[in-house]
Amino acid sequence: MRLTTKGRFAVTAMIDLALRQNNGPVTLAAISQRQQISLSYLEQLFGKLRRHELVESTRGPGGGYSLGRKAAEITVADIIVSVDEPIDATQCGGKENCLGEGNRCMTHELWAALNAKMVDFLDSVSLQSLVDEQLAKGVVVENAPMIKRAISSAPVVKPIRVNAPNSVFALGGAAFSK
Amino acid sequence: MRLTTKGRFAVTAMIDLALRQNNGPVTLAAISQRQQISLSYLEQLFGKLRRHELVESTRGPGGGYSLGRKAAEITVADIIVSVDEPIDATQCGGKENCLGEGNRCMTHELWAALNAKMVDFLDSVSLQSLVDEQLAKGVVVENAPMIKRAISSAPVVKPIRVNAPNSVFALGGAAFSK
DNA sequence: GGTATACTCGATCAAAATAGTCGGGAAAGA
DNA sequence: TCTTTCCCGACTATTTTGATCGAGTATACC
Repeated sequence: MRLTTKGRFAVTAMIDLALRQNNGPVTLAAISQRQQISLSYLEQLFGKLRRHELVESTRGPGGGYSLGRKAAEITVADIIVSVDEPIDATQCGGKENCLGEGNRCMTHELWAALNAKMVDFLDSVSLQSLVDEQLAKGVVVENAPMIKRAISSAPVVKPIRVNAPNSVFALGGAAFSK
Repeated sequence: MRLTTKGRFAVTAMIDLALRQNNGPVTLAAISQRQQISLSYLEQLFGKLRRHELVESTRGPGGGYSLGRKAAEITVADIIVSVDEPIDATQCGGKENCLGEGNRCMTHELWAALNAKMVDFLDSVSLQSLVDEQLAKGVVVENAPMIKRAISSAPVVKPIRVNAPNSVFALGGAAFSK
């Protein structure tokens, strides 16, 4: 399992989306403003999320994104795998004998145990549970502005590199193989 | 919680160490060969692990590294935090109102929930449990060559970028803040 | 039809992290 | 003294991150 800020952004954005999709599709511009993530970056992330069918898109005025299936049926593992993509996995090729020398890919073996635990764990956390937690905390979700196309020119937020490049607990950039 | 290949390497190396430390200190050179991790990189990682007192070092012939405390008392979270270091955490500064606009650092709030879960989880996995799993799997641990300084010139392994730069489940490079 | 909204796609880019190299030390044992 | 092993700092190549820009396409509404 690979965990990066990329994954963090994706999860955060998905929670934001889940919290608000009752009022119809949510635009990336809105998520960008609320979560301080650059619009272009969100576009990239949601491109992947859409290809993995975690979200659906609606174009044109009043359009935006909605969840591809119920929040309860989307897990954190789903989201993270979607944005981190890469398909390979095992350095050796996945089969038994990677190094002729008797010990078939011990490196890979050692890691596999923890990795499996991680995957299982993240797969047990649903988007819905995170949403519920937010609601329980009393997060206020502005209620549907039924007027479409509201005030057009909200001040464009120009996010300056705000992300903690090195949080203590940061999902970092490499490999939980398999 | 931040998870990188760096963390993977560290965990893998620690399991290797734990599996073998009964026969006295384990050299980085040995771990390097078995786990296919570059010696210099291991030195960097073990420097951090030592500063965090997860391992102890012994210099000179017959020297090497041993665990700083019992494997049962070392958690995966300990290891990962050690090599990933960074101390900051919350993009905002940790306090309540990061953005004047009523919503105090929602971005951070949203993420915090999942992050806490991750930390709790990784803190619940002990090095010992991973070691036990390996032993149960029947991993063969060569028994103590009681002859110190054995065959000196085992072919030096020159690890070519062997790490899956993009494993499906890779611990990636960024931020689980806090 | 025209226009504004919104997603879609691709190329490009600076900064950071990852993973590794190199070389010179310093302690300890034989 | 020689060898082994840890120790440390500087330096480097590659990859990833996160962001920007520009050119599209689909849709709604007037």
